[in-house]
Amino acid sequence: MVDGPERNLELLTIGAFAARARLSAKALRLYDRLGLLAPAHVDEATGYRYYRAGQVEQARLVAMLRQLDMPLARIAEVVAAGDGPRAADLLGTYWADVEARVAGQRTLAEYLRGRLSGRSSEMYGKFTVETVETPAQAVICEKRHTLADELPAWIGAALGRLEEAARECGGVAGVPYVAYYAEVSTESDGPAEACVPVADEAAARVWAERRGRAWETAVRVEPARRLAYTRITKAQVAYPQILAAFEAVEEWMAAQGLTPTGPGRELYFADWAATGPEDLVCDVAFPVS
Amino acid sequence: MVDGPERNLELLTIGAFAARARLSAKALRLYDRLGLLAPAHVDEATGYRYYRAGQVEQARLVAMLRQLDMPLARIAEVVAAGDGPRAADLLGTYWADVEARVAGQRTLAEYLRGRLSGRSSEMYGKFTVETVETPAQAVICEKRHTLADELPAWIGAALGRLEEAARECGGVAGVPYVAYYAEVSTESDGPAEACVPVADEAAARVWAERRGRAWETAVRVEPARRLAYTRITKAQVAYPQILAAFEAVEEWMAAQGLTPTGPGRELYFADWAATGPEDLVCDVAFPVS
DNA sequence: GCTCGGGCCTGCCCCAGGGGCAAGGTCAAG
DNA sequence: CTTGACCTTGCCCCTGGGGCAGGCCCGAGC
Repeated sequence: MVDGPERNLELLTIGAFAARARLSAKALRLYDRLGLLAPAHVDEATGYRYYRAGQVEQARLVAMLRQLDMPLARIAEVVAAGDGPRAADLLGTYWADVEARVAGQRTLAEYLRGRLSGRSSEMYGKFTVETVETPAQAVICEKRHTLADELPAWIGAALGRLEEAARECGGVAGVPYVAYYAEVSTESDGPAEACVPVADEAAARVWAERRGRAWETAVRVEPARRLAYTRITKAQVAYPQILAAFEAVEEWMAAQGLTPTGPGRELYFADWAATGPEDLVCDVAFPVS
Repeated sequence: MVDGPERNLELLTIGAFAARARLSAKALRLYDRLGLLAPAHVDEATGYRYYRAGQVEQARLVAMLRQLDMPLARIAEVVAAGDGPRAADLLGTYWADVEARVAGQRTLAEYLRGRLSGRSSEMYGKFTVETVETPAQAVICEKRHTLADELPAWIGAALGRLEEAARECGGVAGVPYVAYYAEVSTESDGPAEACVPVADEAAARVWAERRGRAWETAVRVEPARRLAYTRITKAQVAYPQILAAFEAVEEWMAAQGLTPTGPGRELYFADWAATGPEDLVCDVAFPVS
């Protein structure tokens, strides 16, 4: 390019630069102050900012990242990483966070829209309810009273502890789940019980004996059951939108003339950490006769 | 419910109400000041706010709508609409706007991530390029110089005018398109030409004669061509992410040993107003020999 | 050299949607 | 009656700028 060297010498005033970069002069002053995009030269006497024409690319990158609502602090990190895979990773991480947040909001919006519009007809089609037979299985359990906003953290911790403990009870022999013996909401605190099926019942009883009552621990043999369930995504596993799934299963049971024979539950059949917001990770289920 | 009447008499202080509604007292004072959620009673002497227990439902609705990042002004509209289909519609409209915005940001994020990481390998897989034969057709056209940020408005207006005019030229006889005779970006302004195929060439020439030079109008018969194209969604039809589609087609042509025989173009084959952000609406194409 | 219009400078107030803190008034239990 | 928890208003803070005021500065024309 003939004008290559010229583009690096040609100095633009803030107004001309702003027009080329499609940014406001005010925004450029802010970015300067934050060290995000410094002018090539600042006249010490007058304070006038002068930008090189070659800086337009970088300014446009900033403008596009702002269009993604990325905070200026994170934009600074991306810009500092330069063009390359590191910058692309930072952007990818940021955008994945946005997608996860929006996925949760999306399910909440759907739930709320159904509730506001009088619900029954709307939410009936959104969930497919089926039944499945589950075999008898020994489970180790941990029970606690908790409110809905503490629940996710407790479920993660409790299932983590139980899966760890399952290793000395013959290993995890089924899908871990959480059962609700009473409503868990922001008002009512359950109790809820986290359970992990294990292969070796006798070892489980030894484990429970040793663990004592530090946590409310139990070992049981769950009988073979039929479960009515619907499968939901990670984004739908959030309060209160998960209530829509519970309600859908209850409605389906009522329509089929079935009665729940035990507490409702959530079965976590997928690896939580390895899944994205739109992946199916959980069955919301009731035991039926 | 036994406590029905009690719930309407029982008055809660702001702290107790905040705890039940899962909102901060500060937020409740703000909502009071904005007329969004007024306490049932305010002690005139002390200024203490007292809420009815039954107001918790409404407060939680507000909290959930805030979780969707809905502005308080729109929340006020939803709340004023009461529970019912009107409120559900307001929520649905709001959320559709959010989804459209996020869809645009998503394609921009993908485009940027590809560009930052050195692009070629990434974007190659994201677009499927094919060829199609198009017949010869008479077109009526309008040409203009415009920058990228004015382009969407002009395309809408120009295709609208031309489709209207096509009614007296035998009707729209093909897919309307916009061709770019030079780069259109925030720097360079084309020109771009909007074209609508019509059935009656003779009537088109009469129309053009009558229209004169108020707009840069043309009538042509486009020869039969082969087009290399890729199909994109409404969310991808936005600057600059649409550049990725153009680049993908150009790259594919180069890989096939094909040379463009005319300007690149966008074919809008769908009803713009009736489509959502993830619907396929446009082919990005180059004529090839 | 002078002037004039437009461009640029800093500094201040504004927006949403609150968080946090201070100074002071209130309420209820002991 | 005291004490501690709770409530009130008011002020400053955050982000990412928009808008305006008052004051310099720059280049072109005369």
